Amino acid sequence: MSGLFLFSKTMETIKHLQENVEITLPENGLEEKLAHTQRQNRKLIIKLGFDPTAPDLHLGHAVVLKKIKQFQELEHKIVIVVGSFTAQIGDPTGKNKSRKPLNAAEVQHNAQTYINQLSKVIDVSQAQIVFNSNWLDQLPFSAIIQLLSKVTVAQLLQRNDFNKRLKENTPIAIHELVYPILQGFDSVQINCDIEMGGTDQLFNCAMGRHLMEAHDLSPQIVMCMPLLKGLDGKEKMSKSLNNTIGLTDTPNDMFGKTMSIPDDLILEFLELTTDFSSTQKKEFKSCLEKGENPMNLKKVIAKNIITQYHSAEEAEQAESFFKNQFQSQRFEDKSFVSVNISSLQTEGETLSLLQLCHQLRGKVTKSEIRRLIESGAVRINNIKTTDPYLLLFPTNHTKIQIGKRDCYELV
RNA sequence: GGGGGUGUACCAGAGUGGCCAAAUGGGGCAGACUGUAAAUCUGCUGACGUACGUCUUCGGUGGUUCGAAUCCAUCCGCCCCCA
Repeated sequence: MSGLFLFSKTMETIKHLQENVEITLPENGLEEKLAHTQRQNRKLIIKLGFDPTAPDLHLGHAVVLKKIKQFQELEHKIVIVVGSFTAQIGDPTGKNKSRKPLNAAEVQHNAQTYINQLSKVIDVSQAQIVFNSNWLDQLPFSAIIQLLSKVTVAQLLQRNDFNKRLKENTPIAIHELVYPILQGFDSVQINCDIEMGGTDQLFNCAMGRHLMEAHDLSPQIVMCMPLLKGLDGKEKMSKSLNNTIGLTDTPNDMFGKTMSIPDDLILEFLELTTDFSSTQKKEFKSCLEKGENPMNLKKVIAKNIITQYHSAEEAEQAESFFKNQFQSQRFEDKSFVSVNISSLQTEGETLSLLQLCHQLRGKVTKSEIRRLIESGAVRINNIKTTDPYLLLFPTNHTKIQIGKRDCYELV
C-alpha cells in the first residue's frame, strides 16, 4: 500500500520536473537517474554552466533557472560552472565578431554580478560554484590532444550551426569546434547527473554525455528548456537583439515591456515566465479562448513577473503608472520628471526647443533630437510642436513630453 | 606553395570616376489608428549647422585625378579550386 503511494508520489514529482522541458536525453533518463541515485542514497548533482561574458540575465535565462529551482526545492545539489576559462578565449557562438578576451578581474567581476542575479531565482547559498579554469588551465597539451581524440570531426559537424556555416562558406575557427568539447569536459570533471540548459545547448550537453562515457562515467541526463522568444516575438530573447526583459529591470520597465509583446506570445510567456500553478494557467487560457481581451491577460502576466523579481506592491504601482502614463489620454495624468531650470544651459534668457530636448534627453545626437521634433514626437504643455528652433523661455511648470515615454517638468 | 574570387551603413545587398551620405529590402525610431498587440498608412534613419552648406564614412595605408566606394600600388581578412 505504502509502496504504491510512494510510487505515485514519485510519478507526480517527475511529471512536475518534466513540465515545460522541451528535450530530455535520453527520454526516460530523469526517471532512471532518480531511481539510481535513490539506490545510492544521494541526491542528484545538476550542472548549470555559463560564460561570464555579458553579465545581464533576462527572463530567457530565468526559464532554465526556474526549472533548476524546482530541483533545488527537492534538495538536489546544484553546481554552477563559471566558464572562466572559455570566457577568456572568447565566445565562439554565432557570428559575433571576435570578442576581446576578458582578463581575470573582469571575469571575476562578471561572475559575481551573474551570481547576484542568479540569486533572484535560485538559492545560491545552497549551490556550489566552480570555475572551469581550475581544471582547464592545468591541462597539459598532451592531455588536451587525448581529449580531442575522443571526438570526431563528423560528430562536430552534426551540430546544425557548424553544418550550416560550412555549407554557407562562413568561417569556423578551430577553437569554436573545441568549445563544445571543453564544455563537455566540465561535465566529466563534475561528474554530474544532469546538465541543464536552453535547447540551443543541446549539442554541447550531448557532447558532455559522450565524453563522460568515454571517461567511463555514467553519462549525464540532458534537460533542455525551450528558448523564450523576445519582445519582438520573432527571435529568441537575447541581449544583443535588444528584446529582453532583464531580471534587474525596474518594475515600470518590466510592465511596459510585457505589455508590448505581440499577442501570439502571451501563452508562451504565461507558461514560461510566470509562476502560476498549472491549474491557474489553464484557467487563464480558457478565459482567453472565451474572448477575454488579451490585454488583460498581459497585465496579469506583467504583474506576476514583477512580483517575482520585485514585490506585489511594486507590481500594483507599475500597473497604475502604466495606466496613467500610456493608457490615459490625459496629459495631466502622466508623471513628469522634475528638471531644475537652473541646471539648463541657456543662451541668455532663452533656448531653442532643440537645445532643451537635447539637454533633457542626454546622450543622444542633436540630429536625432531634431528628427524627433520634426516628426511630431514632442509636446510642450500638451501642444505638439514641430519647430526645433522655437525659442523658449524656460518657466516653472513647463511640461515637455518627448516620445511616448519621456515626460519632464521644469521647476 | 599556385590560381581565382570577395570585403559597401545595424543586417542583407545595389553601385564600378562627378548627378553618392551612397539604390532597394529588412530592422530600428517617430507619428496616425489602437490595447505601448497585430494589421495598415506616413515620415525619418552618419555628424555638425535654422536654409545655402561643412565635415567624417564604402577592409587598412599610400598614390593617380580638378574630382575616387568606383582607377593603380601595397597590406590585411574571408571564401573557393588545385598542390
